[in-house]
Amino acid sequence: MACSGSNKEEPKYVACDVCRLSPICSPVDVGGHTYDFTGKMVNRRHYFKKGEMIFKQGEQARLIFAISAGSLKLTADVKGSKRVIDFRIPGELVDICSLNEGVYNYSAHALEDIYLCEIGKETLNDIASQIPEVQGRLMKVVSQELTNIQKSSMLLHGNVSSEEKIAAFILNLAWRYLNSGYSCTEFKLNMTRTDIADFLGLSKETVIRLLKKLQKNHLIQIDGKRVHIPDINDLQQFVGIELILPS
Amino acid sequence: MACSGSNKEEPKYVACDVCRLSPICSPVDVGGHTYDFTGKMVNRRHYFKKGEMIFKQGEQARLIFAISAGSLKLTADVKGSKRVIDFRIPGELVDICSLNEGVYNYSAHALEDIYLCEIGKETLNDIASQIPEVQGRLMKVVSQELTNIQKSSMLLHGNVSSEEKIAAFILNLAWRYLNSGYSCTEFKLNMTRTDIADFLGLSKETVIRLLKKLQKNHLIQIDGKRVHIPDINDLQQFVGIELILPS
DNA sequence: CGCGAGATTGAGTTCTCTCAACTTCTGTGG
DNA sequence: CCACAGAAGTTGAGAGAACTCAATCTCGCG
Repeated sequence: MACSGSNKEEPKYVACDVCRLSPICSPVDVGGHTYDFTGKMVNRRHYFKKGEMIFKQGEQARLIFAISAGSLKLTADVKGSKRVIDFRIPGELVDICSLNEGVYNYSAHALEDIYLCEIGKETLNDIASQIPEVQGRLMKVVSQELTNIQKSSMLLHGNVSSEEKIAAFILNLAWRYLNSGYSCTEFKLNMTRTDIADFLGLSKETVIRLLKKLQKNHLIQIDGKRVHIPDINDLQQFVGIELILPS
Repeated sequence: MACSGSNKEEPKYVACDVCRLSPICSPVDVGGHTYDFTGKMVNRRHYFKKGEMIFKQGEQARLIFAISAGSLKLTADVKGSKRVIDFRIPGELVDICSLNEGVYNYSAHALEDIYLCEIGKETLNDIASQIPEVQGRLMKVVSQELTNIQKSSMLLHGNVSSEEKIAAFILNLAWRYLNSGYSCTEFKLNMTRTDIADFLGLSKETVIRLLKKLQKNHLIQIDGKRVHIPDINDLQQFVGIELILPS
């Protein structure tokens, strides 16, 4: 319900039950006894300062992350500079795909002060391989993640006009905020316009101008970093893909 | 090694051991006995004619597919017409992400005569939930798929110029052919130029002109549907991301 | 208060799209 | 085996979209 992104004063942690990793952090029934492996696996709410690097492309990937509060961006080295690969918001996972990879394929930087839950890959894999119930839950988590990535890339990929690209980007964020229990019509763009431009393969000037055009066409309202979507169905119709269904 | 795509006469099936699903199709050890569930789950090498629809967006998703021979395209309805979402080549999986979804999120059409292995989702899930070893293998499959999708989208997303987009598209195919045991420097583009254009969000004329430009710059050689990559490292350098490592 | 990063605006250039004509390829029926 | 029709591919010209560069503005922070 709460539509706040995060103020510096009060890091509103996302509730554990909207976190994509919650199945892993819940107690497990084994032969009539209930075990909670969370303590063994998870280092909860580790703090990173705005701008700080969380991990670096090429580093040994020992940890998976879940965002408890704040947001971050993922970047990869391309032709000597950094390209923005994606963003992550509270409740989402970072690098779950590294489960079977040795190194991080990209770097992660905090877009604001953030709190992350860190999960040791090795421990997680160990426990999963011993407790089928955990294995099954992990399966659900990874599988869900696969679905989400596929939906996102369906939305973001293949748009012809830049205006549609940007609209799709906003709509994708809306959908993801909804999935994390926030408002999908009112949220904050924590990244810079340059980050958005870089992510979408546009120039920052184009991003600025087209955000303004979308506003002129009443598809969004923009005030600095805050976005308001007057009618999410109008926006979905403009993009042509409906992820957010009328409830 | 074989670089052939597929001629109509001789449908060269991909070897099972390069299929992404092979862990599922291999016998399992349970309490000292070896079981092979393949027969229960998999309907092998089901034939579809060129142009035929394999499944339709919105349909109940009961099956997962692995391509044994041939290639296909995935499309989704966007604003009244069909947008090309992705392509699949031999050895690859189709819609593994529907494991936890009720309906197909896109349609699939054969780009040429193809043979598919069909796996019943329900049976697979049943067996996986009963046999931890199968669950673990399924986990590996899904996890690998997640990594692949992420790498692909890293490559394809965020390119500024259309020339880079097309180069990235070719490079992505090269990488995938390599993963399926084919040559990565010599393969066939089974889709039409219009399909490529639609997939990349470009016009077909631009695709044609830029393919020609890439050829003029000696990054690729194109002859109708056949592609040859003289130096894969040059192409990777042009795109700026190196998926294919020197062996 | 002043600095620097980020955001915005304008002008001119370049790239990509659209439209239309034309060629080539492919598959089908006679 | 040839003729034909339709689909796919190619090319050129003009219009429109997006980029680059440069100047200016705004805001947060020390």
